[in-house]
Amino acid sequence: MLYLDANGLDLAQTLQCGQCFRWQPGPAGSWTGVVAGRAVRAEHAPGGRICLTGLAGPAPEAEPAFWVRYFALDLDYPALQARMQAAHKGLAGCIACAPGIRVLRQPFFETLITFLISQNNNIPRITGIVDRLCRGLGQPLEGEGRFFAFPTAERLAPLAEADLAFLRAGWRSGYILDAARRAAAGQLEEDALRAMPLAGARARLMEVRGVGPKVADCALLYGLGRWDAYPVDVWMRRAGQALFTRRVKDPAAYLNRKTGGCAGIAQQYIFAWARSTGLTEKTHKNPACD
DNA sequence: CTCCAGGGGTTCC
DNA sequence: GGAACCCATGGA
Repeated sequence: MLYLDANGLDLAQTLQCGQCFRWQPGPAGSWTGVVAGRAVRAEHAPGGRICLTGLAGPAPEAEPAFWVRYFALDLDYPALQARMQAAHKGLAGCIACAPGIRVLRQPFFETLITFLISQNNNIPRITGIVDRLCRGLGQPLEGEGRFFAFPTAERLAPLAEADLAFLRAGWRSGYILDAARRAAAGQLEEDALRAMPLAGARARLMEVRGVGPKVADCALLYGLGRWDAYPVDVWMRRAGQALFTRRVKDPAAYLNRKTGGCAGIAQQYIFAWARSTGLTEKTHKNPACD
């Protein structure tokens, strides 16, 4: 087992907020997930810590740096939140809804495919499609037979759309294959995309069929850790447009559909706020317009 | 039955 | 450049 300082991270808030799709809730507030060929159980432990138990693949205690990086425990979120709270009253209210959300640093290819699947879709079905994808085409992990790695680009690239019919992903199957073929051909090298200027990396991603501004931003932020894609002032501007424009009735939807881009961690807090008001109710009011 | 869900492509003007 | 409409699924 590996113990890490949670540094304010809340597992449920972070793993449920719609940035990742390979964690499942278990008994007593525990979560089971697969990340980059490693299956672990995660739970909160006394002393403000997080406990990771290895289930398959490399043991977490053998590579604490990997998990610190994945959960972004190296970043000073309290300071970041203080900045956002000071800058925007409305955003402060959103942060208060889920202060334990952290932006995970997820594996790149998996993130790109996952957010291709997410388009015009809902979280339960996204999770189901990703699960079928991994079970059907991912490599079983050493340890127990219950866990599967996310399929590699090389595994997916030679397939035809008919081979992905079992996903029931609709038109997104073609997008998945195009992304896999480009990745397998070396056009989406992770290190290169990380080193490239932001605009270039974004343009490269958007060459993939089905990757528009939203999916590209999600891949940059969640999959490449390109925090420069979202300097805090940019988050502020986008969040401010959503939260402080009186005609905007639904800031979360506005960020997705109107601006064509997300607002980094700020968006996750805004979504958390929208969720807390009741997702099915379209009657919730813009917090800035009270 | 209709609506729509954390988009994007295509086709118009 | 923006608006309308299409795309497959499955749940509400």
